[in-house]
Amino acid sequence: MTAETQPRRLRADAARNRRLLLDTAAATFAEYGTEVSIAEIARRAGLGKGTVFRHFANKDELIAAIVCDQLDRLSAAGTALLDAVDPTSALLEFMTLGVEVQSRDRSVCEAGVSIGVGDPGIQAATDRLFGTAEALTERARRQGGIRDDVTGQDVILLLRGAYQAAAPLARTVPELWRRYLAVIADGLLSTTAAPLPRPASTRPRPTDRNDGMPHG
Amino acid sequence: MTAETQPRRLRADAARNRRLLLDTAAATFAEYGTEVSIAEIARRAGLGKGTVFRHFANKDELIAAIVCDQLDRLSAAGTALLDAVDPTSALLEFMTLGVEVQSRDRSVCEAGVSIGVGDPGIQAATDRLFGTAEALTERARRQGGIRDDVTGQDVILLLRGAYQAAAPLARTVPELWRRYLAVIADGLLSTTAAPLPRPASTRPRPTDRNDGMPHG
DNA sequence: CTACAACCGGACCGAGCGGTCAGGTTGATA
DNA sequence: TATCAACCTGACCGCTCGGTCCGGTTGTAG
Repeated sequence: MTAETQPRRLRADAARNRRLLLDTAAATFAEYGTEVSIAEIARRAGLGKGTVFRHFANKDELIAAIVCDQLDRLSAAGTALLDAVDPTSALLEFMTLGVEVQSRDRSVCEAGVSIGVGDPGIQAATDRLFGTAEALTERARRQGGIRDDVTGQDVILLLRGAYQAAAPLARTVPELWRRYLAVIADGLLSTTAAPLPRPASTRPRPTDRNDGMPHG
Repeated sequence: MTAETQPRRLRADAARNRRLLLDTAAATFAEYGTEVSIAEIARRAGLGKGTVFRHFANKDELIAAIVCDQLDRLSAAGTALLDAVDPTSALLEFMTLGVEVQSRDRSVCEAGVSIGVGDPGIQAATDRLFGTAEALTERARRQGGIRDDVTGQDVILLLRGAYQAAAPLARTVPELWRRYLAVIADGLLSTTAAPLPRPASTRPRPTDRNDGMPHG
């Protein structure tokens, strides 16, 4: 996707190595997280360390390329779900996909930490994902399937929460997240319950003092 | 608590410095997480780096001392709540306290990652906390206030999830976790909902193949 | 007051990190 | 096939980290 943004066409071996690096780094980050050293990734790819920095200015750029790809895939899946017949179960399906992405790829979850402040590319991909989530949530809300004060942002953040709740035991109980996602889903579905605590709004209401958030 | 376990009495200045180090490290880890260097902590305490390693064999031991203290405080608060009149709201109160501990102290949350495999001291403190949570959950379960398949372990893990869901925006919306704790609480309260997905049991049922967990 | 063990400080060590660069290698072009 | 820019490599750099160690300092027991 972002591969062809190169100003000039790459030489055949260079293009091959770039792909190889992207794949190797993705697999390695997915398994061990983004703390793996560049040297280790180069070693696994059977290339020199310098080659990595020829293709990516620095480590963050490499991480961003991979994480953005994952986030955009999830966004795309979410967009496809906008056509589903049942909006509420589409939303649940989306959340399930979201947790699966994380449990398959540690780097995605780690990148989420930088939602507030981080790489601009990841920031943009996150915004896109928020948009998709909001659209899905909107549909479910209109249907009356979920509480009417849930936002797309809530959905994304809670989906991360479900994964991270189960993370400490992920090695021994790999699918524990399904349990916690079910709890959270139930919490979102219960339309009869009392309204959620205030700090909800994606854009700050003018009257409120501290509940607001940056971006819109 | 763990302070008097020393084999011999400390010299006055040594005891003072130990306290100072513990307090400084706790405050620093709380604010910046456990990645802060030992040198930085020593600097803040106005002591030499060597002094830190005189009192704690290595960095992990220092972290463990502080995190265990926090976990035990939470355990104690939970134990006190066992006497509350309403078991269900006592459980919710406990969960609120748990998230507050984390949002006040980043190191506690980070330590949770090592629930599966980590420092034996933290492991023990975690087990104690699980016990307290289980007792509180048991009462609420008996009362019928929450679903009957929720365990103490679920409560602890979900409480971490609530914090981590809100964490990315914690700087700009400090109390967002209340919102997500409310969602999770609703999910736990809904006694009418379908039973939670399987991987629940604290001890593996003999018939199940992979749902089990280590320890009991 | 003396003497000494306990204690303190910070220079020092080795390992590992992200990132650079000179020099050898190779794919495209004509 | 000859040429050369693009490419690859791994030694190297500067930095930070956890942890060690020894010479100087200080609390305290007798």
